[in-house]
Amino acid sequence: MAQAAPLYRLPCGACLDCDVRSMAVCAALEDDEVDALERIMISRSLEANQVLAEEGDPKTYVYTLTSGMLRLCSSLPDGRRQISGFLMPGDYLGLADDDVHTRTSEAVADAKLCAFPVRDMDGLVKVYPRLSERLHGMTRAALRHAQDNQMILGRLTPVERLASFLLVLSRRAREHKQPDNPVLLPMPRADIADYLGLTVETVSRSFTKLRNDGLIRLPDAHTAEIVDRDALSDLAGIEPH
Amino acid sequence: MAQAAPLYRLPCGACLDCDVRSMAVCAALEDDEVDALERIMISRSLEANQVLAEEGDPKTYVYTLTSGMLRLCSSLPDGRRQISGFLMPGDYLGLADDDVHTRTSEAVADAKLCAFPVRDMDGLVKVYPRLSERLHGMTRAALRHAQDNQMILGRLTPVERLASFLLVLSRRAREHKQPDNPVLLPMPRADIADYLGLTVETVSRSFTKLRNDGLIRLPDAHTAEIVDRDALSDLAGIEPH
DNA sequence: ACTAGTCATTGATTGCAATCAATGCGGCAC
DNA sequence: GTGCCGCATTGATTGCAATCAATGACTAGT
Repeated sequence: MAQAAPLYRLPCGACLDCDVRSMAVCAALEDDEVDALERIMISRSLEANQVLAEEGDPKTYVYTLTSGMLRLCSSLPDGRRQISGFLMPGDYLGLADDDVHTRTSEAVADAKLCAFPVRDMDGLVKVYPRLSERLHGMTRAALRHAQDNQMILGRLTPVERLASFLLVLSRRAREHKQPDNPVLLPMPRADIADYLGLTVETVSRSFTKLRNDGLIRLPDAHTAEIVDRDALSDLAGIEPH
Repeated sequence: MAQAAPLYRLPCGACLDCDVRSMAVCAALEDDEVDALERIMISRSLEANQVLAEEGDPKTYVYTLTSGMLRLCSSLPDGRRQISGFLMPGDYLGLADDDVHTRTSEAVADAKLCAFPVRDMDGLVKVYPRLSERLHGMTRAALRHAQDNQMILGRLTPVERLASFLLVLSRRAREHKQPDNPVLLPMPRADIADYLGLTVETVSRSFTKLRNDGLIRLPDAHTAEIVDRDALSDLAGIEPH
C-alpha cells in the first residue's frame, strides 16, 4: 500500500459551502464558528486502496470524509477479514477509538477528507459543547448500527443479509442527500462478503437470486436498482435505523 | 413476563460505599458530587426473566446495574433472536439509545439497578462535564465491543466464538473485580447461542470440544474453569479490548 | 414419592454455504 | 491487436452446523 499523500491546506472559508457540512460533525457549529474547525483542519486525499490508518496506530488525527468511501476492517492472523463498516461522505472516522485506532481504514475509492489533530479537536470540544454532543450522538448512532449488524451477521441468511445491506446503503444515500435508487456499490464483492460474513461466491449468488426474483435489477456489478423495496424490506426483516 | 416492581428510594449516602461505584458512571464524580446523582436515583430490582424495557419503549430512565445480569436482545418477526450484549454490575443501560430503547432488556438472573430519569440525568450531565465525558467514553467502549462482535459473528467458527466468549467474560469479571476464573455463566445455553449466532446444540458441542481438548473444565453447566488460557486465546484469535 | 417441566447433552440426518474449479468479462499495457 | 490480470459469475462437490430426535439431570409442585 502506498504512503499517505502530502498534506496541504484549503483556502479559508471553504467550510462554509462544503457539500457535507450539514451531515458531518461540523453541523454542530454555526457559520461563524466553523471557522475554528477550519483553522485546525488539514485536507487529505487518498487513492483507491490506500491505507489511512492501521489497526493499532496511535490516533493522532480524526477525520471527516468529504468524498469517496472508506472501509473499516480488521483481520485475523490467518487472513480472515471482517469489515465493520463503510464510511460515506459526511461520516466521521475515530468515533470508536480512544487513543489508538482499533480498525484499519482504507479507501474503497479515491477519497478526500478533512483531518483534525486530536489534540486540537479535544480543545475545540471543550469550547463548543454542541460539538461534543454531536460527537456523542454520532457515536450512539454508530453503536446502534453495529448492534444491528450483530443481528444481520448472527441470524440472517445470505439473501437476507444482502437485502438489508442494499436497503441500508439506499437509506444512507438518501440521508446523505444522494439519490436512494439505484444503489451505488463502489466496493468489490470481496468487501461486501467480508462485511456480511460470507464468501464472494455466496454474495454473487445472492445478487443473482434477488435479481431472478425480481426484487432488484443489476445494470452492472456496481449498480443495484431496487425494484421491489417492500419485498426487500420483508426479507431484511429489520427496519434500518 | 411480570410487570416492573414498585419503585422505592434508598437512604441517603448509600452511593458512597456502593460496590460498583468505581466501575459505573458514578466514578466520574467525587464523593461530594455523587450526592447529586443519588438525589435523582431510584432503586429497582428485577426477578429472573423479568423485562425491564421493551424494544421501542420511550427511554424515560437510564440505569446502572448493581447486581445480577441483564441481556439486551432483539427479535425478528419469525422469532429468531439476537442478543447484542450482557450487562454486568457497573454497566450502564441506555448508551446506544436516543429517545427510545432500541433493544429489549431482560434480567438473566435476579438483578438490582439504579434508575435515573433521563430528564434529570440530562440536567446533571450539563452541570458535571466529567459525567458526560464518562458516558461518552463508555459509549465508545461499547462500540468497540460491538465491532469485535461483528468479527466474532462474521468470521469465527463455533468453537472459536465460544472461546472468545469465555475469555471476554473472564476479562470483564476481572475488570469488575470478581475472580476471573472460573468463569460464571448465569445465562442458559439458549442465551449463549443467541449471542454467538449459533444453536443450543452447537454451543453444547463446542463446550464439550473445549473440555475434551483440555482447554476448560466444566464442574457444572454454569461454571467454566479455564485450564489453558493461552490455547483459548489462540483459538479466539483476537485480543478482547 | 411421583410427575411435569426445563435445560443440557448426545446422536443421526439433512441442507446450505464454503470450497474447489472453470468460464466470462472488461480494462490496460504494450 | 494480443495477452494479461483482476473481478464477477456459475457449476460441482464437500463439509460443517442446523435440524430432528432421544435421553438424562435437575427442580418445583402436589
